[in-house]
Amino acid sequence: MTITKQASPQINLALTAIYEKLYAFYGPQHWWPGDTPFEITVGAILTQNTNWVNVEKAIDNLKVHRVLNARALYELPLEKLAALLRPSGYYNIKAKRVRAFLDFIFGKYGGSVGRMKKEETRILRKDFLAINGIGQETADSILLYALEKPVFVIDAYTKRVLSRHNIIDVNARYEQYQNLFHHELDEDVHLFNEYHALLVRVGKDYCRPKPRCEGCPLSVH
DNA sequence: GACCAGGCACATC
DNA sequence: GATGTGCATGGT
Repeated sequence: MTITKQASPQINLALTAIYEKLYAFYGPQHWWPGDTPFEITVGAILTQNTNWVNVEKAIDNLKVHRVLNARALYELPLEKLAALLRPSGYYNIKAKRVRAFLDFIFGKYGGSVGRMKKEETRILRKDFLAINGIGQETADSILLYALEKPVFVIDAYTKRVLSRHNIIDVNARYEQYQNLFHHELDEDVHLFNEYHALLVRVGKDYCRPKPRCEGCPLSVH
């Protein structure tokens, strides 16, 4: 167990218990579901408010057309890109967002995700958030899962699980949720990766908008 | 057919 | 700072 830091014993205990229960129940999740840092980055944008199954269809389209790399995708006309992204929903907007991110990668790192990865985390996050279409969750997903930076990702599942367990108010801001993890847990990429993936898993299985708590490994309600 | 899905930007108050 | 709206496909 790598959870050791303790700013607030109560919260630390709760977060530790949740992680241990989920890990014991599900085991490792092997996230992100994508092969390369570039694929993960694109996936992070496409999955905004969208079922992952639909995102996979769009990613498959990019693979079939052999454009799932920075250069090829950047050279693809916006309308063609949008057409390939169609299954993931919001395809016109997402095409612009992917393009905006590519503008950034090519503008600052010559189109190299590897070069971008060497940049300081604080700088990257600030730059990402300045890109149109990249909000906090998307920025942090790219930082953690594509670039392996120790940043905890807060999404709808994370909020639902934590608020329903009375660890934090459901209306708390993104930063407040994130501080829970950053203040209580060691900044460990592997831990943050696994923990968030497990929260998504239990969120899909049990902690749904209409809760289905029977058999839930956290069984609190 | 309604509800939901690993958000975000923008307008308005 | 809080709230409302557009964006869109496909699964359950």
